[in-house]
Amino acid sequence: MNQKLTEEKQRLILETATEEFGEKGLFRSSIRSIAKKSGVSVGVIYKYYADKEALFFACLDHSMESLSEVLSAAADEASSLEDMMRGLIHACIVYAREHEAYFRMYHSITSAESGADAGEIARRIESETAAVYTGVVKKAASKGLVDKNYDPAMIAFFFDNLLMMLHFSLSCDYYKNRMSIYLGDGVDEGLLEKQLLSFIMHGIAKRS
Amino acid sequence: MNQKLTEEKQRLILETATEEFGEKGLFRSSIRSIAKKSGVSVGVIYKYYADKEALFFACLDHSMESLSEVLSAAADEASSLEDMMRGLIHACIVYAREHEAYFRMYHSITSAESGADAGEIARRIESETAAVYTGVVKKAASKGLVDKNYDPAMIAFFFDNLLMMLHFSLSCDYYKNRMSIYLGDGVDEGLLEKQLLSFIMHGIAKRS
Amino acid sequence: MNQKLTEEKQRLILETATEEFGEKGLFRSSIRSIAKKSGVSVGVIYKYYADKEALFFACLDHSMESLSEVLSAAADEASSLEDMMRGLIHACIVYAREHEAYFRMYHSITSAESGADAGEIARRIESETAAVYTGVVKKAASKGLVDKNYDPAMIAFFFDNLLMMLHFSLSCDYYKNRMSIYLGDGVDEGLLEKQLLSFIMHGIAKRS
Amino acid sequence: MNQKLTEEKQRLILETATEEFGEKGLFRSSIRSIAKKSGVSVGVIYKYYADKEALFFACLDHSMESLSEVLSAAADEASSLEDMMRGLIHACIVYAREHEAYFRMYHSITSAESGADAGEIARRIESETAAVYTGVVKKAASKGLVDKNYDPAMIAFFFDNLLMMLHFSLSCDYYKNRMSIYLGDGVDEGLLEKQLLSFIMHGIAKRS
DNA sequence: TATGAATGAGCTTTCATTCAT
DNA sequence: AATGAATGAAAGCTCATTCAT
Repeated sequence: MNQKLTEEKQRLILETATEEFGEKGLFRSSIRSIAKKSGVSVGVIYKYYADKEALFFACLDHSMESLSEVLSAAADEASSLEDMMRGLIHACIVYAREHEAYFRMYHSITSAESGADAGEIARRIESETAAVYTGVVKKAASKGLVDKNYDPAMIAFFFDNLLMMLHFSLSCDYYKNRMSIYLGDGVDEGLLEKQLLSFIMHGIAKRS
Repeated sequence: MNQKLTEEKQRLILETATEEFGEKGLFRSSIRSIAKKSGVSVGVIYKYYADKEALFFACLDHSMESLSEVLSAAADEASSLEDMMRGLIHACIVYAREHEAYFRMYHSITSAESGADAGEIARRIESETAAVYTGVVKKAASKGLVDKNYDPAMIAFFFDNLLMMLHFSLSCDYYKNRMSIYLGDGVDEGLLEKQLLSFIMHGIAKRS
Repeated sequence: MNQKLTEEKQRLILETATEEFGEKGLFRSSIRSIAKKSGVSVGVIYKYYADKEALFFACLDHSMESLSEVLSAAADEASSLEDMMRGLIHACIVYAREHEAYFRMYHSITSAESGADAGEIARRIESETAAVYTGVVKKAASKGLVDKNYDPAMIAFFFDNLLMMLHFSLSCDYYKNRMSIYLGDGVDEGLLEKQLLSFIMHGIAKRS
Repeated sequence: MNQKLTEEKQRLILETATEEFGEKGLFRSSIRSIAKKSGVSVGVIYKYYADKEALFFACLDHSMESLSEVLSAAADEASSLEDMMRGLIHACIVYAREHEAYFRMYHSITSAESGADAGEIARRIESETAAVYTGVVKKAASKGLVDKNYDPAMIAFFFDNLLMMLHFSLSCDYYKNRMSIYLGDGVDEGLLEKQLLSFIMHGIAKRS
């Protein structure tokens, strides 16, 4: 029971911190404020996390894990390249409504502010995804669904780039505003989804 | 020691600051350190810039202006949508070699850390580009070069998204590493350029 | 080292700060120095006081409260104008031995250096005293003890002026030295008290 | 001609600085601001005055000299104690209208903010006045005009105290406000003068 | 074990003073 | 001789981290 409370509290801390980090970034966020918002003492945070950065990375891991699950589910269900892409784009749009902060953490870590080893982090976060995407593209290529002039890895890279920008455009203030400049306020997400998928599929497709 | 600050020196401060901001972000950067690296006193920075943030935004403006010129030149020379895109992609690749820091500033401002008004900044930076890209796509669409199911603004948005990711992938540590995961070290930039252009053009093109 | 701050310590901070402010004024005093002299960290001062000025005004309030009590006691015990004046003069002389610093704070606030709203401060500090003194003079006047050509408020004002200068002459370096110039070192305080009272009472008294 | 200009400029610097010091005190005043207001460069101030404090004391000397002249004139013209006092009170009231700043400098130096040797300053400023006042009171005492129970030096001291408070009440913000609390806004200076003189003369006078 | 007050390094910023021009 | 830009020490203040309770 006591243990249970602790686990819940841990999750609460993580969620609160993710929110704050996503909103203000690593430096403008403060441990005190996170503690207060979480209803715990500062000390207890230091019980679980060695320092502010450790908490930041724990939030990142937490976010990425959750994100990964959702994206994996979307990818796993898919029987074709197009299905996978549609699934990922859709999942991204749906997920963004609930968990802006997770996407924001993702953006946060791509910036230099934390001073962490970018290579290490990138490897931890991107390797799996990269392998999956590249694999699926390769498989599709072997079926002749991808123009043979393309390097499958590059196609996977372009696809992931577009997906990444979709993430940011749905969650981070700057990117949200930027999307509005292009598409106006109150973007039609259904249309966005459809046109993005179409753009990608045609970009990839074997030339007739 | 008490030398009057030459124009050279003023530029140096800006470059050094841009470098540091690009590397560490707004908060981990310190005026002291920028002053030391620039070989000037702390005070002189405050002579030219009201505070740390003002210096940050001056660096951003400086970067964006320089970047804008290069991209404008590439866009202006172009006689067709494909030419423009090729020009922009190429300019981006060439420019990244000289001015990583400028692209990094760009990424820096898209993060939440500065606390600045994201809407205001986005408008200042993205509006012009968005209008140009959308305009060119519309023109191409009117010539029947773009599939008529597309919203030209959306196509322009996708294109800019890919370009943005190219910027980051060529300059920011995290994105560099991420690109390596997909494409290996020592990316063949010529190939990247060619395939990216091809991907976009086929993505857009009118369905036969 | 990480001892919780006792009430004792809080008082010590206030006393030390009062001492330093009284000695050096607001600007030459430094939080660092006050912290060191109090044997506390800088941070703890900011825990209790929002900023340097807040500490300054807390010291002022503390001093004025203490001073007020003493003077009120002296005034309350009195059954006549003369008793009150004698009591106040005496209290002032006795109190100055223990609490020079409080009088110095008083003088400090009358100078322009703090930049605070002089009107507001004066009202906070002087209103009550002014009312009491004026009241007592009026009452004495109604008994025919004050020459009827006088405005009671003015008499109260003159009296308070003399009392104020007595405060300063007993506590502030400049005024101490000035008093020595007039009266030599080692002023006979008994005589001073007697002659000041006599001077005032005869100044006020009804002309025969 | 050039010399003349310099003298004028010197006076201008002194006046401007006196104004600023009187208004803000030593520390909140800035050499840069004084230079700008005087229309001279910072360097030229350091040509004439070793440092900020030297300028401050030059202003003080300038003020005190001017004040001294006025008061001496008032005292010299007088043929009796009462005449002298009336003259001094009147001069003070008249002078305050033109030269608030001089009186403010006077108050400024009595505070601890400069860190200068209070004894040295007090001696320089007060000795002469003290001697004159004490002398005049003694002379009056020898004519039997002063009650013989008084120490003439003490009477001179009380008188100077009242005069000093009059200075401050006519020029320094805090004291101005304080006087308003006692006497209301728009003090009748003629009445003030008359009642103060009466208060003093009766305070001193031989008991019948 | 959890607390949160205390710590103090380190930041941004100011401005008296210097000195090359 | 006059200028005013450059200097840099020193201040106020914050907040991640510690640790007595």
